[in-house]
Amino acid sequence: MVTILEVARKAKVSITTVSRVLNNSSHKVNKRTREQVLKTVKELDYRPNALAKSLLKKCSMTIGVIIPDISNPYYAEIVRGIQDAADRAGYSVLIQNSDLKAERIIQSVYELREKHADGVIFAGGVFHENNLISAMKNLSSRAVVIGRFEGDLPAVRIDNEYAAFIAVQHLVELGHSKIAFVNGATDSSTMADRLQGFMNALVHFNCPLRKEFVVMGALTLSGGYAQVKSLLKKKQRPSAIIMANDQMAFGAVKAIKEAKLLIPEDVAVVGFDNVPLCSYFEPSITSIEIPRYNLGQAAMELLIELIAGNAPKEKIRWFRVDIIKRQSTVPGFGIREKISLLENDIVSGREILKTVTIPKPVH
Amino acid sequence: MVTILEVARKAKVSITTVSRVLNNSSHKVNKRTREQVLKTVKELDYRPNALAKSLLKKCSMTIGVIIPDISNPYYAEIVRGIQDAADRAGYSVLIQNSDLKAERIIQSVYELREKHADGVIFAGGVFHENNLISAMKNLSSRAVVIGRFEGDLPAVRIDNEYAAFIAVQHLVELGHSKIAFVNGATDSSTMADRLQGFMNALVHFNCPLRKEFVVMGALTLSGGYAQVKSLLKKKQRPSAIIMANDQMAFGAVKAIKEAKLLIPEDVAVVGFDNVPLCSYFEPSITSIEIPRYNLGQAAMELLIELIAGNAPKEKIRWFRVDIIKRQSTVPGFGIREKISLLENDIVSGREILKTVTIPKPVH
DNA sequence: TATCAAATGGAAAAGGTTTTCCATTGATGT
DNA sequence: ACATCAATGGAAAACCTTTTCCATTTGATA
Repeated sequence: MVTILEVARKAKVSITTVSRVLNNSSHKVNKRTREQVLKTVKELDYRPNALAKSLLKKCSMTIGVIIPDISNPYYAEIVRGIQDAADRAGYSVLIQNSDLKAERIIQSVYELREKHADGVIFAGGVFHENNLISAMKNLSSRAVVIGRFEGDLPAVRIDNEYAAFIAVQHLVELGHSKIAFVNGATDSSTMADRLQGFMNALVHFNCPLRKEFVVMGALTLSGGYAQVKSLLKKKQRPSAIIMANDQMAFGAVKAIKEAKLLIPEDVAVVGFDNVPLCSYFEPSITSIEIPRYNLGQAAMELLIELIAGNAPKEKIRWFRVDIIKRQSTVPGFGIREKISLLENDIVSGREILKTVTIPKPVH
Repeated sequence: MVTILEVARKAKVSITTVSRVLNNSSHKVNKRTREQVLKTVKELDYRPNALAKSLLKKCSMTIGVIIPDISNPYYAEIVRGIQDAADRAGYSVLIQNSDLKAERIIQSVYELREKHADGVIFAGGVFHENNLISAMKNLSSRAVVIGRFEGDLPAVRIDNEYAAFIAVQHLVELGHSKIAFVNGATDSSTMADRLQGFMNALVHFNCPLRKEFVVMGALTLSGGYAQVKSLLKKKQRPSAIIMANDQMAFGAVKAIKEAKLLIPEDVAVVGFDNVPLCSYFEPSITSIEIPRYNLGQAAMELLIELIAGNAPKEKIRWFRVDIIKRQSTVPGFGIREKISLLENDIVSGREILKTVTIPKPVH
């Protein structure tokens, strides 16, 4: 390992001078000397030891990301947004999969603390166990959450209540009133928010709220398949179903086809996430677009501000969600070759709500 | 930041003793003292500073992964395999996206060197530019490649020649002889190998090799769509098409449907990668399964051996590939609910070849 | 020649850990 | 009382960098 001392020796200068050149210190250094140092650095292919530097400067230029699973494309795209923003600012990214297990999250937090990560981004499923809170307490690094978190951490999020609301709105506009909702487990705040938005919308649009039309299932293809299968067996079957994510929506399509029903004429389907597959599926799936890449990017930018010591402008940064309408809800919908990409503008979810007016749910 | 010194003071012992307890040194330490230290560590929630430790021990327990793009599910699953193996051995993983740009790969190598990564895994598109070679030269850490690399780095790979061969074999067994191949750019070794295997198979099975049936396209949905569209316009149209990846295969399906042809009766389609979507698509897509997770896992395990100073048993570790047959090639293929997962056994690709006998290509 | 400014060097501290080498303490056994 | 041994402490080196504070050199200017 070539050190700064070797560079200094070879360039016949002191390590002080080498350091001055490499760190563009305000100290004057003769042009000829500077060039000589730079030449030697190149010859020796010297790179300063980041470990030593970090130890001294108390900042590692590394941040951690804790997500459920990188092989889930949903999170992979968030991560890509984080990484690109991190890259631009010179940060490296350490990724930890939690598989939604609390002890793995805690373990990760400790690991990041040991490695002196300058910051941490939590995404998708944060647990509020005491252990985690205490692990966080001594985490000197700054933290940002993507999604909802019952603490006072700055967050970047979408308005899930609103998202579910516009799903219903779209269906109502198409004439539906018998709308079912296959949700994920409501101990997830995301799912709880969506359920709230769904119910608010039913009330708002004067649709009947049938208990048996609100069910819970695993967020998987087979989870969606199974739930819809049993929904279709009921005496009163829904004319439209909202699925908590696209995987479930694909499963729903399968169940509906097997029941020899037409989509969207007999049963319309709405998914969540708008994964690329939605537009290539048959039928193409109407879905709520979630700006995953932008969420990641914004979270990282927020984190960088935090690390720099700047207070965030707003405690929560809201991202717009939109509904992408396709064959699974719109009869006669043409095959669209291009998905219109959402603009990357950021608005307050609350502002949107103002114009739409969601009434409080009736208990 | 609580240091070992503070722990020592609070526990009323020396830092030597604290260190002895924490690192299970061979030195004897009284049981009572040990417990006292452990208790204080817990109270203070002390964690040793990994930076200082790494600096001293000359190993950072961090490895780097250089891939084209984490948001590509193909690589995301490889990465997950790497991470799980890394986790088990106590390593953290730093992920760098190259977007297949040589300068970004080099940049990443330097970054990993600065951060003193103990090892690096390259996957998917390694460039052989002089810059990279020189950047690698002073990379003291060990390196492993997933795929082919024109250097002497240990590698974990699948036999792409064989993979293309069995694709043709499957089609020949179904009675096809007019087989086309829509490949990716052949400056990628993977694609070059597949082309070789395709041609070998044609010769082996006495199929005519038509120049116009071998084309190149972008590895995307639209790339596959465009190439197949023009293939179908030829006077002699193929009865089966092998696409270089599944994305392209989905595009192919679209083009074939638009030409009002039946799949697989008029045109059969084979993809590569066997992404989950293959089994949910309509028609479900016959595809070459590539054990992505296992490749990543094996690469990491190999890297760990290398870091430990052990020479790899074999220079290249071959993984088995298999063809998953579905509706896009097999007429009347039922809807299979469950995809039979490939067993995770590892055999030499060359051994497989022995039993199949691929003749040398005729030039 | 004396003076001044610019450029550079030397030495040291600080960051937190592990490990080594000896020294010391206290208790136990003879 | 003396020897022995286990347990522990103290001090220091090593890892490599950046930064600070002076001191020194060099070359130029008055």
